[in-house]
Amino acid sequence: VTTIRDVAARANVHPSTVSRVFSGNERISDKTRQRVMAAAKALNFQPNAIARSLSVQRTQTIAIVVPHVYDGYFEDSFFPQIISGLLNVTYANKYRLLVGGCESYQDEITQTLEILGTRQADGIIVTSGRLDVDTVGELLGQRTPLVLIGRPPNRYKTAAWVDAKNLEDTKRVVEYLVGSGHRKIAYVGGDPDTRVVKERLEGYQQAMNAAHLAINPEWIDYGYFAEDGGYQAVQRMHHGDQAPTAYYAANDLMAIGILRALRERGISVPEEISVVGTNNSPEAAHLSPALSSLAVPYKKIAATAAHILINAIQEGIVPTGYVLLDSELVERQTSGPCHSS
Amino acid sequence: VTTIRDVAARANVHPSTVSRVFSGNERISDKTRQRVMAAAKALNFQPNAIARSLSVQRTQTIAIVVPHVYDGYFEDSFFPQIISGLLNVTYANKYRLLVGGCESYQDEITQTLEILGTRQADGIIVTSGRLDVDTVGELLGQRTPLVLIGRPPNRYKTAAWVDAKNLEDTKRVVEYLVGSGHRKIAYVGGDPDTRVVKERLEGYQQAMNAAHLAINPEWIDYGYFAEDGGYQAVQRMHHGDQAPTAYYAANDLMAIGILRALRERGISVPEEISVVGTNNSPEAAHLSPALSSLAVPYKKIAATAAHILINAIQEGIVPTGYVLLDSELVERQTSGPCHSS
DNA sequence: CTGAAAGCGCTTACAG
DNA sequence: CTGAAAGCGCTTACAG
Repeated sequence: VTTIRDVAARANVHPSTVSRVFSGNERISDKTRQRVMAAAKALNFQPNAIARSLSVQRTQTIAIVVPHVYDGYFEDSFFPQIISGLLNVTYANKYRLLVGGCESYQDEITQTLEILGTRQADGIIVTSGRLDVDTVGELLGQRTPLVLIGRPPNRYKTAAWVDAKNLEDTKRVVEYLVGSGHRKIAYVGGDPDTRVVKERLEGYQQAMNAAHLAINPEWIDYGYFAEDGGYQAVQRMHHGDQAPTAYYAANDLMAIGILRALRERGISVPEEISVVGTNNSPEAAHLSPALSSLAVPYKKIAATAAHILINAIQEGIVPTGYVLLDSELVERQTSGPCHSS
Repeated sequence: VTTIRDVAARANVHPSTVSRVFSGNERISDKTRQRVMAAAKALNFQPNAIARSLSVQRTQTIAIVVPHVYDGYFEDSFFPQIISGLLNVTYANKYRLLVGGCESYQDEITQTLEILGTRQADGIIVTSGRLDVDTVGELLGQRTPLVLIGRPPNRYKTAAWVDAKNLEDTKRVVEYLVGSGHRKIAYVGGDPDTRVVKERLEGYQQAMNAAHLAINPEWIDYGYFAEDGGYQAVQRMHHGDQAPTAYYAANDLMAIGILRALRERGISVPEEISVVGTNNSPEAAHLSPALSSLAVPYKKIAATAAHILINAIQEGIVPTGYVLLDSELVERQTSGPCHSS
């Protein structure tokens, strides 16, 4: 455990001089610098980041708390993409990423407040999009750097956030389905208490209305982002002449469940029924038939959020503003023209 | 930014007293405790974790560095599982997880040494299993808490590590294939410069030898854990009467590539050829035919590693010893009896 | 049980 | 350009 003063002693300078050569941003004569570096190398010195953090009041770290107990956590590609995006920009900016877990949506707030309050990170990325927990309100009270992944409630005008155009994207998917001749289209959302799912529902409704298509309430269902949720949705709504000819699912896992239910019933996709998922998970391309999916750029969303956050930290300002990124429908083999009727 | 002395002032006690009530492990009279707590609440005080870390010389954090630029990083379920496992135990023990990126195997060492050297974490989990980079040797020099995921070279007797029984597991899979009547069996490894891939190869060879089956060198190939790598392996070895009737792949992505190549050639699985993957990725169950896969308990491996690490940190000892966990072959639809002669 | 002091390992305004 | 000192916000051995 060698410190700055060991190096100073060996190099015959004051500890503050050693500090100066390591912090880099002060003028030091070339010979002292070299003496110090030599001494440091000989002693295998590396400055203690914690001590530095305490002194400069910055940790060079941003944090995220993930609901690690959520079942689909690593089945779904959402969090891996988020973490990958964050890692890219923290790495490039010489920041570190601190990851905390949480057991519930309420706990997510607790954990976030703790990381921020105890100053373990300079800023934080928050992913909660729950409607029943006022994450944003509780966090905005602290005036600490915070950027949201997902659009916050409208009343929080000052929050910084990055999101996909959920409403428009889903609308576009439904328009595409309508354009392929479908008239009975189902919307299988994830968790209805979630903002993104509400936005997508609205996109669905707008597209249906614009096409003058009546919506049978049975066509709207929720699968909570689970494979079996998609499966069950089909069980519930596939009967009689009101059975949908196309399904839009708010993630790929549910779309896979839908495909399974359809296969069990001997229904061929896309000849009889079309299915479109969301997120373009790695497996989408590998299924057969390969799954058409709305590719949401979560990796880029996370990277953008990290950029905004780190920039705000470095400028010493509170992050503001928002960015909306485009998603892209990847047409594969599970969607096509409507042949029924 | 309220500190311990603000609270002390308001509660009319010495700062050290405030510290004592928050650190918890010292005797404090009930009335002072309550006064302090009241003052703390009124001022919305949370102790600064960085200051505490500097003082007690512990960060309550463990770290891992992930090769975030590696292409398959989030296609494959390996890292999500690892992170999930680590998160479970860090959360339960009130530790935090620090994640660093790295751009190459050499950089992995650099990053690890930096995190450790600058004391940003109390210990670290290392996943490198490369044979051409002496990660372990460089790290063991520092005597800092370190546990490996994956068995280290034999010469490092003091390292702590957790791994699956790669050799035995693969041997068992090949025995299963042999038991189903296969005699021409292919081994499609990941990165040949990697220890786990070597171990699996040896398991394959042992099983073949034990069954008195000759190994055609063409049957041994490497797909570098990529989907296309599996595809190419089939292109290279599927010809003539020496074409394998069964493929074992060291991850599921390559198995999926193998299935694609076979499908293109109009070969039916498992009737004509059997395929077994590794890791039991989420998509394995969703493919059709569903992929048989060797389920390696990486989540549990990571959790075990974190346990050992945290325990060593708390005991103030250097972690030692190893744990080998069992994998399980999940038989699904891509493997079955050999029908070809 | 509580106070006063020294210390954890850095940084940086102030002199010179 | 370099030194000496004070400070970042805690903890904890030492007294009492």
